Amino acid sequence: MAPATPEDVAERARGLLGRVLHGHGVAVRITEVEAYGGVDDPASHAFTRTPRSDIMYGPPWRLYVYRSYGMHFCANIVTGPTDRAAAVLVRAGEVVEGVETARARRLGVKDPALARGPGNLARTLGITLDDLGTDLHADEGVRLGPPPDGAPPITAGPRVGVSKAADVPWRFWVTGDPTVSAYRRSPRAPAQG
DNA sequence: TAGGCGATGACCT
DNA sequence: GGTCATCGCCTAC
Repeated sequence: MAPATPEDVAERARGLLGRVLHGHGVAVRITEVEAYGGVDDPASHAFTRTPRSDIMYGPPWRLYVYRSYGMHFCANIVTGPTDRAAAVLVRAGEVVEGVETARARRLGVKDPALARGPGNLARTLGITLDDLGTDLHADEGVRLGPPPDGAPPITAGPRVGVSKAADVPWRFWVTGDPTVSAYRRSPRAPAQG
């Protein structure tokens, strides 16, 4: 088996676009993701191996959930290759199932914004730390649908909000999709150079 | 045990 | 488009 490369990681991230993520009565078509390369990506939680990031060193297609800013949950898909501890942050999606439930979870929010932004997406899907480690190929709980027939048009750009490796273009989104979140550079990231 | 910090969201202009 | 609120967790000591 050839050693995994950063290109493998990016390819797996792109492959998630257009797939449907089901969670707790709501399903979204993934429109925006960010790849986190793990062992040699300083922006990744797996860059330093800790009890928290240990799950990314495990088998792929597991859900990695973490809390951000104390109150928001973010949903990641561990993609492997296992020797890289790579994962993909699901940043945005379009609700395709359970719209009523999604609206109830996000009162006062317009449809395209229901799952815009990682925190909002997790909330819309009802994902919490209880879902940490879920096997996405299982029949219950959070699960991932099959790849779409045709690959959607994809645009790449720098990742949002990361303070390290902020210029690596490992954010991928469906070109022109209204549910994609706006780009914002981390206030902690050094000036582009 | 204490401190730093974050892959954010919401609101205001 | 810019600014600020927020707090639990992880890491280091």
